[in-house]
Amino acid sequence: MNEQDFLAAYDPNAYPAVAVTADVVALTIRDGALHLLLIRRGAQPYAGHWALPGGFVRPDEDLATGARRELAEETGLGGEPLRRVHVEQLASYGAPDRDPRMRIVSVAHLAFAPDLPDPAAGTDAEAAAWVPVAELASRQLAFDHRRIVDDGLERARAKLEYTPLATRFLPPEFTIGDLRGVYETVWGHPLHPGNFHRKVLSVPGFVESTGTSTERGGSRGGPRARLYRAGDARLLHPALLRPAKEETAR
Amino acid sequence: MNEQDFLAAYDPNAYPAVAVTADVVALTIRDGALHLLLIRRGAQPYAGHWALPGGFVRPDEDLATGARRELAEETGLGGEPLRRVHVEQLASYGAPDRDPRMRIVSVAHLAFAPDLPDPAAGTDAEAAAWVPVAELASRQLAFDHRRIVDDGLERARAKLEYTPLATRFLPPEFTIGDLRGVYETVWGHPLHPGNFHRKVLSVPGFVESTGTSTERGGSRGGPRARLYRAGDARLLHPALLRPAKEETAR
DNA sequence: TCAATAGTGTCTGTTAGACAGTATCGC
DNA sequence: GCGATACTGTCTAACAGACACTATTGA
Repeated sequence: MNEQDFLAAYDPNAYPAVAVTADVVALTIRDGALHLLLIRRGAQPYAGHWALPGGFVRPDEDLATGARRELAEETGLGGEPLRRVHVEQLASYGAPDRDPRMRIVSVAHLAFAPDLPDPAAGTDAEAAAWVPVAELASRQLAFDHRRIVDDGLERARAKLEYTPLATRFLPPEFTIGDLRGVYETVWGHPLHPGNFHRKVLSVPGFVESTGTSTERGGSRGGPRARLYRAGDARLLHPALLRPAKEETAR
Repeated sequence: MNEQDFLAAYDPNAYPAVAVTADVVALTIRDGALHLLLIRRGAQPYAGHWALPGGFVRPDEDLATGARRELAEETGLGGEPLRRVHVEQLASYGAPDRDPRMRIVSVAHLAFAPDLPDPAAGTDAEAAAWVPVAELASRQLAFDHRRIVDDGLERARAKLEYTPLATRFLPPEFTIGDLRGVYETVWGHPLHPGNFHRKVLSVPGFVESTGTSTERGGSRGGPRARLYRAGDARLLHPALLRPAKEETAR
């Protein structure tokens, strides 16, 4: 049998049904706090529970495309603002009993977004909201989404160390202080302003000067700060390491 | 409708058929060279082509379990030797046209193994072999497996920097020189023996002394080396950074 | 004896981090 | 003026990398 005959005779339904979803851990910074996009499920199962935005991958779309589409549907975002959102694959979750309906493998994605407008509830969702990550401890999430969120947060913290993705939380032009705010928010530690400043400027390709400065000083005083935009580096050398990981890694 | 009624009425076949496979990028070191486990496909599609070991995930097994099972089937490995193989998820690949049969999402895994015996051809495979990574350039791989292998190799190189997984390529007891050989093989650079030695011993939890030494010196002379086993660290602090990444990252 | 390796000591350039100091702003 | 911030200078401890040296082994 040649390949053509083989394909003609092939029955896709001969195998047990599996479904694949693209779910998104979408992070943004609002009011100086890290926020996660959650939806309240309107349909079974876990109706009424908070969950990650996501849904079944369509037959003609790539996994990342599916994740972007789901994100767009939940946030009402499109065009240039959506293009500025960074989306990458996080990991896949496929425990046999993770969904009571059937075998569902979730390909989770991680998204970094600048401060976005409040989301509008989409098709399957009763509600959608940016939820402060600090409040997650007191909420119950559907499926194994707690685990996915934890993995996503850890990935985000790690990615800030060796990639310039912190700039994806900011508008196209930003100050070094703004950038430091992103690191402090995601890592949860205050950083030394002077050392951070020098370090950022010393990493080639991390930021590039716009030649301009802010119109006004900070809200609490201080000189006008110079404005920068993201540079062309895709990895930071040397990396900005998180302080004091301690020996907890062992 | 409550959740129970909903589930009873749920039809898993109402959605377009998707299949999920677990594929494995299995690496080992033989004769001082990095090798990859490949099989020659005996069935359509891509019959006769070399491909990664893998197959459909069974209804009752987790993704990682499926990857381990496929690896065991191809290598004939089991029991304690199989337990010593490190398997982790790499990434998922789901381009709509990556498999001509139907929509197949491959959850790729990465495996680090000590020197293993030659594999035996399994059920679907005409042949199976450890192939030197250096020879991959001249071989054509099925599906998008070239891309998966490239991603796996880059992940492996990066993982050696900040995890103690290099020890997974070695027997339970090894010398610092053995460990250096792993790094040199995977990274493709010679390392400074003296500095490497001191660095490894300075990282807490990377290796621990067995109190014993090798019975004989090296095959080309030299004193007997002290033996170590893997320590309890899961991350290396500080990391062993690759030398000279240059500015290629930009 | 010779070549190769294990393991240690030492030096230097670089860097992270602490601290200080000046200039500029909002209030 | 006062407090806060932007940005720069300086010092120190830690570290990577280069080099050197001794001791021990196989051939």
